This record gives sequence, structure tokens and C-alpha cells, in this order.
Amino acid sequence: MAEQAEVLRRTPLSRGRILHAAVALADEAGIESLSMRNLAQELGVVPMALYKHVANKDELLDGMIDVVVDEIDPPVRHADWKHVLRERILSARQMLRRHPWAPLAIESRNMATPAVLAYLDSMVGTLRAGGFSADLTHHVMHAMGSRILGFSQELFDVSRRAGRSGTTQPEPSEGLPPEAAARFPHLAEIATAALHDDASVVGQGCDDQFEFEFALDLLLDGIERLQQQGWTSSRRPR
Amino acid sequence: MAEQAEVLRRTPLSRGRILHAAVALADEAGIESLSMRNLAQELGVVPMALYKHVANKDELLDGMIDVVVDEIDPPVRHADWKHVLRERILSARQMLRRHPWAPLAIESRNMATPAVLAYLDSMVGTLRAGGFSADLTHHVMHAMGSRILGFSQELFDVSRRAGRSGTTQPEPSEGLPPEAAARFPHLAEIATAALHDDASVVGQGCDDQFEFEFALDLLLDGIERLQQQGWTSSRRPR
DNA sequence: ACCTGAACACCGTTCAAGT
DNA sequence: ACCTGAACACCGTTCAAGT
Repeated sequence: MAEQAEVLRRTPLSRGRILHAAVALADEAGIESLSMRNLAQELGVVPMALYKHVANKDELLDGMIDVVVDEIDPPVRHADWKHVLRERILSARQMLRRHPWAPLAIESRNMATPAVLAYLDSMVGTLRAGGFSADLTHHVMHAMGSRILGFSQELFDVSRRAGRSGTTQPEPSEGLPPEAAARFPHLAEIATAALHDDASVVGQGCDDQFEFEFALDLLLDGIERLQQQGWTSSRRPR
Repeated sequence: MAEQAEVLRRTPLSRGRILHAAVALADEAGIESLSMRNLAQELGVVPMALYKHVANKDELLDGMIDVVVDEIDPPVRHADWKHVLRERILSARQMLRRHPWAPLAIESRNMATPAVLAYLDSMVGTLRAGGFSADLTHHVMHAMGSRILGFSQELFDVSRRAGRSGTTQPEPSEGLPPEAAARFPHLAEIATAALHDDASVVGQGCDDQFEFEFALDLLLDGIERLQQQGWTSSRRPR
């Protein structure tokens, strides 16, 4: 432990080493534990030393975002647009499972980082190559929104809560506490009613992956239908 | 100004007065300007006085969330589920336009507040009354996710950036700067290509409301189709 | 010229002293 | 018993002093 810190102290600081240490710290201790002082201590360095490599904390966060976005797999080759988008978004979701702090960090920054722009540019290219008009592609990208980066967009992210306290096991039962169930009967009903006919998942609450793919396919199928109908913004069906 | 502050100081503190002052402060100065000390000063009160009415800052945020969620209109009567959901979500979106800090605040808290639970319960009730199975309703609520509260889920929220600095007019052109356009040609193409055939919007970039309704209708139409097909989680079409 | 300790202006919250 | 000033343990960042 002390020897390892000594080795780290000998290695010269660099922007890359700072960014990866920051990502590791956020992964392990949560984004709320990531402070410049805390990160410096982790690196065996005085806080002000970081400012030679990153201008400030916002730029540190931007750099961390680029690091994790670059972990997303490249597009699969020789496949139709729908398959390419689906696989890449599922890869993004895998990345977010390793870095549960990333969605909040990305949303709290209001400028696009280079890696995010490159990723979005590639996704747009996939749609255009798949025969989508520029017009429809524009609206589709807006409609996909942050889901294109694998965000689940759930209101209450169970996985985020588990990630906080480290090795906590996922909540075994999604059921509401009795007093809440009485006040919110509809919620209580659907909390327990889902997947009751699928033996492999019954009793252990929600299957995150299932819910994510359900929503993703709902979007992708709707998008495919619009394209097949020759949708344009000047001539909307219905 | 000074007289107004004097009047406020005379009015006794209460949880409601604190919450509404906090909401007003976040609306005007941004959520990053909302501190316990700052809020106390706004109320003409010593910081510690707040702690008689809210346990800590997290509870203050929870209370603020309840205040704004309660501003969402009640469900319209005598309409089908799709219309009820659509109108209510558009009302939620109007609320968020008044309180641009709310999405980040809601996402950063990982517990549901009473007002959010009541809202979700009501939405579930609408779907159940519209003939949805408990099973399908469960998955639909997950798929709607935060969009059910009016979140646009855009990766880069133009309105949030405008809301920060107060009276800034919305960005007139959505076009990328030249050096970015060269690196990200697909993004550059769709940034300018959208809505070129709709004279009322051309040249002024994205129409937020159009993009929101486009995505919302994509979801609602897909959901309607699943219900009409008699979707269940054990027997998935395709 | 480079590095870094102390300092500044904050923050949420505790606690004990004053009424 | 209630209220509140001072204090504590932080934070990001500036700046000047030391090498």
C-alpha cells in the first residue's frame, strides 16, 4: 500500500494519468468524493500540481467524460443501420455500468466534449448511410437524445444507489413499503405485477437490461417505421 | 428594495416560505447559486434559522421538487389515455421551462418525493383505466422514464444554457463553428439541414417544442401499437 | 522559471454560549 | 427552551514567497 503510493509518486504527473486516476476514484468512491484535493492525495501530489495539466475542475470533468466515451466499441461492420445503432448503444450502456457517475457528469456539463461529438458524428453517419434524409436524421437524433449514449433515463436509478455504498447488493424486492403502497395503489400494483409469467426473473424485481432494450426497441422500431413511410417535417403522417 | 426586505424579515419563517424562496432563487440565479447561507440572506435571516424547518440541504431540495411537481396540471377529463398522457406531459414540460434547474435536481436525488410518487401513480392509473395490463404498464412506465416528467433528455440543453445567464436571447444559429464542422461533417450537415422546408422556422435553429413532441409522439404511437397487438412480456412480437 | 505552502472566499453543518 | 454566533471540516482557486 505505502510502497504502491511511493511508486505512484515517482511516476511523473501527466494529464492522462490524472484523468485515469480521477475516473478510478469516481468509479470507486462516487463522484461526490472526487475533489481536487482528494484526487491530488490519491496521486501522492500536492493539490496545486494538478493545475499544471488541467485548467480547473470543469476541464477535469470534460477530460473524464472523453476517457469513458472513448471506451464505447466502434460500430460493427457490414450491418444495417438499425443493428449498428442498437449494438453501439448497448455497448455504451455497458460502459455506463462501469462508470455510474458519467450520466450526471455529462448532463451537468453543458458543452459537448470532442469524444462525444465524434461519437454523435459517427452515429449520424450510420443513419445517413442507411438512407435517412438529413431532415429525418436531425429529428431522430433529438428524439434519441441521451439514450444514444446508453442513458437509461429512469427517474430512479437503482443501480446508481447500489453503486454509492460500494459493495451493496442490489435491492432484492422492488415492492413498495406498506404505507407507500396504501397511498399509491397503482404504483404498488405494477411494482409487483411485472414479469410474473417469466419464471427466470420473478421475485427479483426489475431486469434493468430488459427495460432498457424494451425502450430502445420501441424507439428504433418507431424510427424504422417513419423512414419506411418517407417521413418529412413538412408532410407529417396522421 | 430595503423596505421589501424589512417586510420579509417581519413575516415569520415557515417551511413553505423557505421552499418558495429557494425555488425563486434557483429560477433566477441558477441552482449553483442556491446555498443555505445565500438563501438565508435572501430571507433576511441567519443561516441556522433554516435548520428549524428543513433538516438539511437534501431535504430542502426534496421540498423544492415537490413544490414544482405540484404545479403540473391535473389530468384532463373525459379523454382517452393517449390524450391524457400527452397533455399532462406537455404541462410538465411547461413547468420545467419555468424551473430549468429541476431536471438536474431531480436526477441528483435518488429517492422519490411524495409529489413525484403521486404524479406517477396518477399516470399509471390513466394507463390501467385505458385498458393496459399491469405487465405492459410496468414496462411502459420504464420506457417513458423521465420523459413522463417533461424531461427533454437532450444531450445538450440549449434552454438550460440560456437560463443560466438570465436574459440571454436563445442562440440564433445552431450551426457548428467552422473548425468543428470540418472534424464532424455529419453533424454539420444535419445541424443546418433540418426544417429547411418549413419557412416559419428556417434559419432560427431548432424548435425545442417540435423536437419534444416528435419524440413524445414516437413513444406514444409505439406504445399504442404494442397495446393493440396485445403485447405481453412472455410473448414478444418480432 | 518552476513549484508549492499559505491564504482567500466560499460551503454545509455542529456545538456551545448567550438569551 | 430557544436562538445564534463562532467554529469545524471541507471545497476550488489565487497568489506570492521560496527554490
